[in-house]
Amino acid sequence: MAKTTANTKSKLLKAASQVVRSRGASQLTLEAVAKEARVSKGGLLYHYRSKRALIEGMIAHLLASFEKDIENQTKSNEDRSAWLEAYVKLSFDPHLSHLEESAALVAAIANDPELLVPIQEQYLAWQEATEASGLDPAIATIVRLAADGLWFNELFDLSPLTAERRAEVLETLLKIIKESQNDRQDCAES
Amino acid sequence: MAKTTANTKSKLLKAASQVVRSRGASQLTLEAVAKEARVSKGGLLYHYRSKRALIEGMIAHLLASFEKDIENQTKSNEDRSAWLEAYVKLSFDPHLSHLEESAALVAAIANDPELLVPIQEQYLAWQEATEASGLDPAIATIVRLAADGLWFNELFDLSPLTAERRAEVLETLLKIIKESQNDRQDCAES
DNA sequence: ACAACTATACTGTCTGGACGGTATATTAAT
DNA sequence: ATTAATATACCGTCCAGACAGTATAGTTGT
Repeated sequence: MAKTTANTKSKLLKAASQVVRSRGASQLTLEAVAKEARVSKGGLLYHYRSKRALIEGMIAHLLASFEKDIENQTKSNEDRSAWLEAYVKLSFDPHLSHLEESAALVAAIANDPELLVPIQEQYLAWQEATEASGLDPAIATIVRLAADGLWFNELFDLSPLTAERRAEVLETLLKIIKESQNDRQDCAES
Repeated sequence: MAKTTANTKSKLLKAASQVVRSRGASQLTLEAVAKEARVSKGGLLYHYRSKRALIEGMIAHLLASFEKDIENQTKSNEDRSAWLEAYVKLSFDPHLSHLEESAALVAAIANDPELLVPIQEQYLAWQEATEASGLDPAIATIVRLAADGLWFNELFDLSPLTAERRAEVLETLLKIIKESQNDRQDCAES
């Protein structure tokens, strides 16, 4: 029961993301999702009582899995900058950057901006973590924003970076994190 | 004649952006736009033969006005880094960052990702300009991505930055442009 | 000067289809 | 037997686009 329910719900969320990614947010219809998940429309509506509830589920899943991956990355690293490093790495990793789940963001934008509220709240926590990284806050913020910039660029297929440049950028961001941290630890100067 | 046509088209584009911004992309309907522009639906369809054509018009307008502002900013500055500096400044300037016209992007995402193609093409040119800035290409790209990150954050109301931090970040980005340029001009080292 | 004609810039109405959501069956699990 | 899960049929609404018609301005012929 609880298990099959969770399985079905997860299957539905995956199907919803798939529909958004392959056909665009405007094609995110209950029928399309149900068909993709090989479930009837009634079945979908049993688990998610409305389209809005479905998208809320997508958003919650996106945030939860992102947080989980951040935690996995940071627990083996005691540096204060570990969080920022993990954030950057996740944003750049094609397997972990949650581009699949990120369809949730697109669905929310397309359907009702209010659905973004949980993400807005999460960003507050992320910025706090960024500023607690031990780096100069402006530098730390620039690093976070650059990671976001890449993530959004790739989410909308805008990124014109070659694979080489992309790798260089990642490397440079990680170097900035390491070096800026040392600056502040060794010299305690600006 | 031609003048009133241009006026009406411009009025319609403005109305369309307004609808997206105030009611969300899902409420971008021909009727809503027509009403906002105080024109009949038939009148709208006279100027833009389909909803798709309307959004294409919005995108073209966004790109054109962004390019125009970049040009205005750069023509009084001969540095190779002028383009990147202008890009950063435009992204941060609430008056010039085209957050109004940027509704076009939201509309495209919500309706049909194919509508983003002109923007994808523009990004190629922007990345070329970024790499021609005289800075280390990875640093220059990070600067551009950070500007993008802020722009997207604010477009979706995600940005958790205080006004002070925001100002610091802008200042730091401009400083990076100036300093990195000097590094390469003075020392001709990495 | 002026009628005949054409092009431009609209308005208001209508329709076919899609979609969200409901109501109601049907089947499976315990 | 009862609850959980899934399926089918259907309703009402909304919306893109078509269409027919109107008003006004410009053009041409005489």
